[in-house]
Amino acid sequence: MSSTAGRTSATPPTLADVAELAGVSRQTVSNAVNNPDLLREDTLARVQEAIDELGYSPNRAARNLRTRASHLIGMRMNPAQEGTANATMDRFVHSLVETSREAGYHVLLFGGDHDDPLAGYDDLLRSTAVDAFVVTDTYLGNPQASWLGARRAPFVAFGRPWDHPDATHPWVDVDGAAGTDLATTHLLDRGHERIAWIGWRKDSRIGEDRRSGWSRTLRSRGLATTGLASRVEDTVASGREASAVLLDEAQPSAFVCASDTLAMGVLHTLAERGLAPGRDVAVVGFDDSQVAQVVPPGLTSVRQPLEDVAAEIVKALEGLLGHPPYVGPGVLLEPTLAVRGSS
Amino acid sequence: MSSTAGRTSATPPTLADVAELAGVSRQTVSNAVNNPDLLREDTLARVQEAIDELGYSPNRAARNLRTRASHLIGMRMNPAQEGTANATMDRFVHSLVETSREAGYHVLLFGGDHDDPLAGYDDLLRSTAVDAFVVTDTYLGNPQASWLGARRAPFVAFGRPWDHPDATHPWVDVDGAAGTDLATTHLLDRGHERIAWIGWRKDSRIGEDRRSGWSRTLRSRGLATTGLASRVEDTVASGREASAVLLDEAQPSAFVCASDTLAMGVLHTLAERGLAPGRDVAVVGFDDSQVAQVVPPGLTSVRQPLEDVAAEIVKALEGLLGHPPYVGPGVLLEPTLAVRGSS
DNA sequence: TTGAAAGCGCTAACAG
DNA sequence: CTGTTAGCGCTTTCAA
Repeated sequence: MSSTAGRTSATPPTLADVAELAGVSRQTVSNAVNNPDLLREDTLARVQEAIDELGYSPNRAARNLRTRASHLIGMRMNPAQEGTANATMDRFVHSLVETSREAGYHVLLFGGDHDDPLAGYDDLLRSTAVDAFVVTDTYLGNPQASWLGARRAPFVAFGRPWDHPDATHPWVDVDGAAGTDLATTHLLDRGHERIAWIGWRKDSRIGEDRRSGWSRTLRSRGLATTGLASRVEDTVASGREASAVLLDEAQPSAFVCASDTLAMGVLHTLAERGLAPGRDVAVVGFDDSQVAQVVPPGLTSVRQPLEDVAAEIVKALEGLLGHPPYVGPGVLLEPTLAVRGSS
Repeated sequence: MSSTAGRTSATPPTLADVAELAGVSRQTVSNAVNNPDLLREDTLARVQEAIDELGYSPNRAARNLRTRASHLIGMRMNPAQEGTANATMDRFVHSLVETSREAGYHVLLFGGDHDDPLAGYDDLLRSTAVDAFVVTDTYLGNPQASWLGARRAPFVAFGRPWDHPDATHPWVDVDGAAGTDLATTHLLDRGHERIAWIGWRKDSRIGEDRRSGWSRTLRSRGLATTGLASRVEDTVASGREASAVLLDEAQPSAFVCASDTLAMGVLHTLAERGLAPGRDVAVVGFDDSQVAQVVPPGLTSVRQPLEDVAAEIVKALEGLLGHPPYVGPGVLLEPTLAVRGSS
């Protein structure tokens, strides 16, 4: 009576409240929640009834303290880039939130200093605020992976360990070369033979990966790539300039780009010259961003299966946090091609 | 010696470890962390040294349990909408993560069932997993606000309490009518007189708000609005159809749209008819999405000051969670206009 | 200014 | 199958 009364809405009910109401010990309530099989049917029903009546939900902090687990996975969010079409990570976050919920995890976002890629990880780790991390920007040759590895911090990478092929952490990635292969083959099937490439600077491993799909596909058909490629910054302006130069100097009839941002640059050039995308010159982008989906006449684009990536990452996470921990081999997923009016 | 040795990397150091190393009591270490002013300078320095040496960070779960606060704010993420230009919420999440970090909070994302807008809130609330919520979709006339209010759950809304003008919860919103006013005035200044509106269906309060900015501005100049407005679904296809009909029946020289998605529909129609956006027909969108930023020749768009929204929301959150709690009046922020080639 | 004791709500380990 | 005991790491009394 004393404990139940008066707390109508002030403090949430505790295990003890449920135990008292159900006439059992606290431990039995705990078991009812975590190991229902251990209880006799009628006891379980009685406890369950008390739980429902009180609207009891185990206190997270107490459980976390006791079990040394938070059921939170941390993910660092890079500052949004204005003026680009890069929303891949936002799309991924959506998928990750959905998938991890099904596995009983929540996603904790933390901010990113562009200069210090390690900022934020350290504190969350030492304060045991998260059980594991999902690391997304493995491409900058940045030290996150090895740093986290050295601290024995559980993490799964979205992205191959390009610089450390012998890395032992779990990772999931999308085969960029397969994507541009898809794009290039699609254009070849449409009758194009002079297919240009606009990609990122050479120090980007992802960029070189994507580029390789284009070049190997052309070469496998006996077509030349010389003079048909350009490596620039990932901006609309760069894509615009590069495509203008390529059109003048190499007369391609189609472009494959390392990103939708660059592809939009190509569309700018075409618009300026009165050329119609898809009819006069074909363009294929990469990432299937919202931009690709809504720009007239639709931008054909390589689509990463982010839902699947999230699913694989959560699967890897569950292995990593299991008893005993299990680390499977890296997973490489195949992208698809979203064909639209530009090709 | 016994406690320090052997735990090199296994378990993170605790308050007790620091206390032992510094030769003080655990309470003194706690004070060093939370109330440094209470310590003598030399003691503080000694403790701080021990903290640094051990790499100590207070255990979150223990602190949460004791203080009944998680320093987490929950935000529900709606499923991403493919085929639209709506990334406002993603942009907002970025800002919120940044801003709340400065205030000592982390953002916990949880998934959204489209059918049940309450899903997820209940459990996080009862398990005291988050200190407060940020609620973003107040416009559907959905029950979140009143539901949360009834449970005395602290929350701040991004969006006015349209249906409950006497609501007592803190909110922050952007003045949509002011945005379309800005857009319409901009077009009037450019010499346009027949300015059409493409907006959402009448049951959208936000849509009606944005529409009102357009209509009141035209009327204040003595210009008619009759036959110049259309209310449709928020899709590219709807925008395309609506603009085609309006062009045929009302010959507007400019369009103001309730979203970038609809504006892209207008661009589709213009492209089909060989009309150049900006030169032949002006178009203004709403949200300043990435699409607006990169599409040729650039889509003029109303931009919501999401960074400021996030800042105001965090400020309101701090008030709400303060002792005693403080609830200020609602905050209405002014949008700006990003002028580009389409106008 | 510093220290000792108590307890937040939960679960692991054992005893009955 | 159920209950008792102990303690996770921290902060809030209260004493010294």
